[in-house]
Amino acid sequence: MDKFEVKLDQAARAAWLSYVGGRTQDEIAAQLGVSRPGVQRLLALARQEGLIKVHIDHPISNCMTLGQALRDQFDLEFCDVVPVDPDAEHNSAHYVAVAGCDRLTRYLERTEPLTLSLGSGRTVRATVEAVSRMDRPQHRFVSLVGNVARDGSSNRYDGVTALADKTASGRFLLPAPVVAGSVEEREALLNQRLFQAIASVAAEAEVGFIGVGPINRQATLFQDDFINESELDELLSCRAVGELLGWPLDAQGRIIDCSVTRRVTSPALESLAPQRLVALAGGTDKGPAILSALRGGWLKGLITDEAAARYVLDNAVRR
Amino acid sequence: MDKFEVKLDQAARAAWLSYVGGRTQDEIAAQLGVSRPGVQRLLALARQEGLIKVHIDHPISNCMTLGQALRDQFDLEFCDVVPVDPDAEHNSAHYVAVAGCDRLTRYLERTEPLTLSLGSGRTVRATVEAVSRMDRPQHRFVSLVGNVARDGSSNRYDGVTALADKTASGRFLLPAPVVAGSVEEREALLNQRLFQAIASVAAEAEVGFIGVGPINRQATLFQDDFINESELDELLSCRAVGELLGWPLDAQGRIIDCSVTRRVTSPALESLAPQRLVALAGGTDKGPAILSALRGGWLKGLITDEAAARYVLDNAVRR
DNA sequence: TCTACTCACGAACAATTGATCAGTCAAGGG
DNA sequence: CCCTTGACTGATCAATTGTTCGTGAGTAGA
Repeated sequence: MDKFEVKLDQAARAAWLSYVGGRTQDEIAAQLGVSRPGVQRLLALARQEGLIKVHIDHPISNCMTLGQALRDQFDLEFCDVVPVDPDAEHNSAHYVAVAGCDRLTRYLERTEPLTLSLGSGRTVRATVEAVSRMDRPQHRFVSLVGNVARDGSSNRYDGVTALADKTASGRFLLPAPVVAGSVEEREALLNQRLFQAIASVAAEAEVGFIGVGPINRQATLFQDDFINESELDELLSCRAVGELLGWPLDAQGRIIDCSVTRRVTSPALESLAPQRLVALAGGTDKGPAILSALRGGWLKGLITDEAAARYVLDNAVRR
Repeated sequence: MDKFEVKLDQAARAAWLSYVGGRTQDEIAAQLGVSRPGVQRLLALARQEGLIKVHIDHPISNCMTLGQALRDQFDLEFCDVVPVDPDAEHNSAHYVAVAGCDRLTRYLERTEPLTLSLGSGRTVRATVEAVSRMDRPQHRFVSLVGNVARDGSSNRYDGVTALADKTASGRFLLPAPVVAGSVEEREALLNQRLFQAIASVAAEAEVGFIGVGPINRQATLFQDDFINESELDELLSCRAVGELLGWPLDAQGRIIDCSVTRRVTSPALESLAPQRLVALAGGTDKGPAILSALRGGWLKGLITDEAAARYVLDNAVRR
């Protein structure tokens, strides 16, 4: 057996003794025949490898209430709200990711083949990272959004590859920029056989986990070099507040018609209506974008945090 | 809102910050506006109330191997083997219980109505204890084994009540001793309308979680005053090695015909064949009993620990 | 064979967590 | 109005956990 496997094995055993059995590291050390710092290292490894899954089994009423309100008001199938941690340096994406992982895992556990689409962004990526390894060769994952930046480099926040690696499933990546350089380039891309093949897989997906991007100076779309500064300025000037898969939305959730829109390569949002789109996004700064996406009625599920949930409810006058 | 609910709420929040967020108690204290020992108390409460569920996400290869072997050899649908902890004072029942809870929860999560039967014993009880509260009014739980001791007292290890309480489901308890005082008494019990009603619910169960009892001086059946000493002696003298629902089994898993057998009030094991019987039992001392139950082919699933699994595999010559 | 390098180990120390206990405050009763 | 009771609080200390760093074993290359 692989040396690393043996370590992991022992790490799992140590973790079991520590977390489930509640024994001290000294006891575990005696048990496994290693030194106490050895146990420490094993536990650190177990945590790092994501072997340890903690689940807090209580509907934190505040979050429950917020979730219920959002579900009712925006006609969602589900809405999970996680508690916020104001001074978390890694802006709470982790919390949303853990909750997202729960939902995602529920789909993955299915034995029938599943086609699942993924958006892009840090939150989606973090969610995928939190998923545990499992063997699901029957599933297929497909990206809903191009993962090539303007300079040709691939997106660091691609979730499809990571998820497919973890589950030994099929992967379908969209080899295109989110926003093409010109209308003609977009046309050319869309006519490629390969591109169409992937788009048709995407159309077959039952469910999609996507991010929600705010449109501002910190916009992921801009930071990650999918659009340039003048394009960002254009979006801002026509009052875009957020984007889904690259499609800019106004405050009411309508897709804005502007020069950028005509060059977006992602599948049309309308065409994704048959699938269950689940948005993963948290933080006050994403509030306006989330509200917009909800108002547009694009989402069937939402996983967010207290801060964003409160923003949305405070600013959503009942239509 | 209830004062206790508020506490629990805050406890859940503290637990979230601590376990999922990985923050220190000092940080959590600042966050929630309580003192550090206050956080300590909240976390203790959360643990005590079973709000925190830890799951080690790694097929500990050793256990995996044992489980696979048992599954293959005895034609089981599944077999979970948990690692053993030799110097755990509470004889490893807790470990088996956690694993059992996982399986049990999978059934409970179903939305369609489920009828589930339960055996008796410490392990079954501990498994039920580990289940988290959920609302499942559509389910029904029924006991497969009488829960009245010879002195008329009710069994401390009854799982049906505990599980029904946790899930707000229907409960059906068998108001009878496991072993009746005489053949006539048994006859009288079986003819009661109430008894028959419960037995018919039991017959409808899809799945049953039961314990496996060893037959020796430490036998639960004896310790808990379901049978008296002379009955125990009789069972020992006709080579009983274990019991399922009170039915004594020989080393080959056949039901032994003796005076005790003719007074057992539980449903006949044969009649339970349509349902999925899952045994929960661990520890070397239960090894012979588990082996017997497996040989008899009574089980569809087994949740046990390394020690028992190894005993069974070491002593089971391939038939 | 020697040397340089890597890697894992465990000693020692720092940080965090868990437990105890005396003091305080609020509610209820005389 | 004062006293009793009981629960909660936070100071303090002990236990446990996390981290750092020097050491030595093992290994590959000169």
